[in-house]
Amino acid sequence: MIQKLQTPTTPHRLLDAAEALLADQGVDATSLRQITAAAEANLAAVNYHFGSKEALVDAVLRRRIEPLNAERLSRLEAVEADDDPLDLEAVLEAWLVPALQLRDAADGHGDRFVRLIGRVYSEPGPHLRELLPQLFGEVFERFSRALGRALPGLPRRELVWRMHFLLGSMIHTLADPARIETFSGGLCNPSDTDALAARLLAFVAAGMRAPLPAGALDDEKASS
Amino acid sequence: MIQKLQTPTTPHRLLDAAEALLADQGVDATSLRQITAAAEANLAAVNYHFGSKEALVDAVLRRRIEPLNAERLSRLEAVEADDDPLDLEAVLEAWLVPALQLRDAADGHGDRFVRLIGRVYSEPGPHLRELLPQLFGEVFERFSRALGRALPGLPRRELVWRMHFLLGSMIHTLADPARIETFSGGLCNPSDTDALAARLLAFVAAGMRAPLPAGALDDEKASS
DNA sequence: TCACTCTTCAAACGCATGATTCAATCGATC
DNA sequence: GATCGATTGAATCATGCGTTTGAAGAGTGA
Repeated sequence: MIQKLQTPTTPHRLLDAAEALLADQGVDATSLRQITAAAEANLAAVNYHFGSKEALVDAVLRRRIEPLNAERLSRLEAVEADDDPLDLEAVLEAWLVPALQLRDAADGHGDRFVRLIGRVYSEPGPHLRELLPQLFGEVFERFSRALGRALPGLPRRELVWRMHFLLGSMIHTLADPARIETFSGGLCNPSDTDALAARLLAFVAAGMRAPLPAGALDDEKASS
Repeated sequence: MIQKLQTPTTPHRLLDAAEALLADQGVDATSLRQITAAAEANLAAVNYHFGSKEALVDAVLRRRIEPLNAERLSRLEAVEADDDPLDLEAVLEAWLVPALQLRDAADGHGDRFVRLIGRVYSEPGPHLRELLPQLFGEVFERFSRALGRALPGLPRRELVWRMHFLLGSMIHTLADPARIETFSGGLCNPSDTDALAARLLAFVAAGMRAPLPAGALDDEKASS
């Protein structure tokens, strides 16, 4: 069967246009009129095909995050086959690399989406606040347990704190790769995904392995 | 002279109300009507006293960031009095602690502002995009040089990358202290500023000192 | 050809926004 | 006590938003 070389369907064009605009401008600041104009569709098309703007944003996120979750879990399972303690770098790689590699997605628009993920993490609206745990919660939980196996000496509370810091570094890096280029005066070039992943991995792996700050053990004892 | 125990002036009330609402909802999602209602002021008061919504946001940020910059620089100067290499933890403390301590500001509203800073960092609008370097650029540059003196073996490019990661952890922590409490199931309590600072410091200091990732030196050579 | 469903379209809906207007009010100064 | 600038107040402006509507088009099977 010969693949028809046709214009993508309207819902597909809407998803693409929305992804690009949401990544550049944020969710609130992007209007349906911008999206439908960019997609060369009618204004009513969003509500016809998706039901609402919120549902369109949902669909944009799910379209890429579900494969991302699958890829992360697949890598994690390979790492978890080993005996304890797991290799910390390997677990972190299974978490970080699939996210960073979204930038090199086959359709050439992965970089937009990566910016969008970073942006979504810091949008305050109640809708996204509910959606993120729903999208990432289960996978995050799996990685939390794996990191516990990779760092058996680290109290669970410290582990969660450090995952929080790790997320911050990752999200900040995803959200705006261009920022570091400008504010480093062109010295830092974020376009090489492999080098970027290696740098981020080195940073967060060292952070996860840091000596316990004074008082952490006391707190732990008191709360158990 | 007896201090008059009067209602604060309208501009002051507007700044306070704006700070709280912007921190909770973000800049775009907060309307002048919400702000003026919370401040018990007339809708026109914002444009009368500040000129525009943008200018009000500017003023809200400057009011607290300028003292923050002064505090950071004052701490940094004390650290820089030593001979090279500078103490890494001390430099990082001079950067991190004043920001985290904003939460305990005397007026009891510092926590709002800290959330606002975190939020502002990730808002996409062109206005804030210009404002942040203007507010933080000079101080950031000073710390960049100090960190270079604390880590003399680290190539400058790697240093800037790691400051980028560091910023991510800090901003993510500032932006929403409550998030970690919920997503850790109450295990992590962000209300103890000192303990939080110690944890963040341990993480980022270890990250800054991480071994160089493979290939970093090659890149450095090629770009010099 | 007819009827039927899926999709597109232009137009309008109701609503909220930031900004502006101009009269009313207040408070210090002469 | 009158005057005048500074401040407040209520109403209104134009604009843009997400959503809805009902008619027109396009394709399909009977």
